Amino acid sequence: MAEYELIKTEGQANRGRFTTVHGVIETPVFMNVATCAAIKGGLSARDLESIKTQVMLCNTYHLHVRPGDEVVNKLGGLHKMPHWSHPILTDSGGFQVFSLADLRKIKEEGVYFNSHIDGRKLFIGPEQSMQIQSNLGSTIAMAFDECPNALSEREYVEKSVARTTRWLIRCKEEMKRLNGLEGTINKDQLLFGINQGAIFHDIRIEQAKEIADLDLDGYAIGGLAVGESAEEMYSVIEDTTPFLPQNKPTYLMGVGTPENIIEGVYRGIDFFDCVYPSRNGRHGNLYTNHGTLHIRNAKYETDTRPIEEGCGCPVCREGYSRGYIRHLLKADEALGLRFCVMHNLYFYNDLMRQIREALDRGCFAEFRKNKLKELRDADYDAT
RNA sequence: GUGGGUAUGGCGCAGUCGGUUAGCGCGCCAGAUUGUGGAUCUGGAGAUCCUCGGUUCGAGUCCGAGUACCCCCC
Repeated sequence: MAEYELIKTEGQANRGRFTTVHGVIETPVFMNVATCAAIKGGLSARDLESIKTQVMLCNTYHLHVRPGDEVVNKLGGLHKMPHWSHPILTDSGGFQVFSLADLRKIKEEGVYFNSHIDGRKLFIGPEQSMQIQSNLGSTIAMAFDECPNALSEREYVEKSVARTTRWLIRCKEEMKRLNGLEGTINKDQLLFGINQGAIFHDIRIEQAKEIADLDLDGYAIGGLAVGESAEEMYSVIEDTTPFLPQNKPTYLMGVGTPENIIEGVYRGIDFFDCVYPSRNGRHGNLYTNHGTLHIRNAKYETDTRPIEEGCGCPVCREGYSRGYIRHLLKADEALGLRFCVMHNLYFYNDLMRQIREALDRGCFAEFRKNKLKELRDADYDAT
């Protein structure tokens, strides 16, 4: 089973180590999003290792729809398929209840979807989500939840959160049963519960207390960064984390910008994931220590400099020029996407390394102050 | 040098009976994007309507001449 060791703390911030059957996760960590068991942009598992990725994040709904979790299972599971032996976290499909809102109906038993691929009817409830994730064989399974819209009325959020908690209990029981079955790929599959409550602090706190008693392997805060302001998000995190178990890792789902992450760590978050580095990379928005560089901009047409001087990512280290990368993107060459995504994921992974190092040295407060200033005073053209 | 056709932003086109500030697609320029649809959305720049002349209160539109390109014929 998993063990979460708290190595050091500074204020609310944690420097931890999470040991799983697929290896150790040094926290705080950023999980690289590979929804369909692949990083969009064409990065292999070897590429991920080369940019210091610790955890891959895949998606239950998407893999269930295509190629099907039974297919993944027959191919040996989610680790074997892409040749990734390190930890994998699978999201439960709960977010698709939010992002595919036009294609689903929520009932007490679960959610009825119309597939976004071909429209066929699908049913995913807590038990189905656990069965799919068990078939996939991920290291960490997420509970099946509903991520309510940030603008939802209090009355609806109360109803939704209560249902999410009932679903969590069903998830826990089903996961226990599946882990005991003969032929299960990963009999040590872990389960993280999810806190919801939109921007209603009291609802979040109340639910945090309830789920803390379930003794899960980790706890996530979901339903943030979906329309509310950054200040509201930070305030929700601040008020909620004290009521989640301190001896278990905390995961802020789907967040966020480099600044969001630093502020999350400051408030006690251990795990993060976000589509930003990969999606923005595909769109040519590149992260640097001096702000975001829009590589498609005309001013880079004949720029011979790398994306960022001194960056340790494979693309910058090999010295590919901004002008060349701009050309690749504008010419729709796959290599351009690959370069940009690799740079951005390296930037995020390295940011987490710097955060861990600062925590190890006991100077995270200072690091936070300097880094936020650096990111805000962005001027990459000065480099 | 015969006959037919075309000419409107970088490219491809629309433009009614002559009537506001000449539109559209692509491209270009810039911006969004938070548990991923390589998607999508939002702004912006860019025009001597081939040239000259005429008719008219008013011409991208009608008339004349010229120029360029395309097709047919030889």
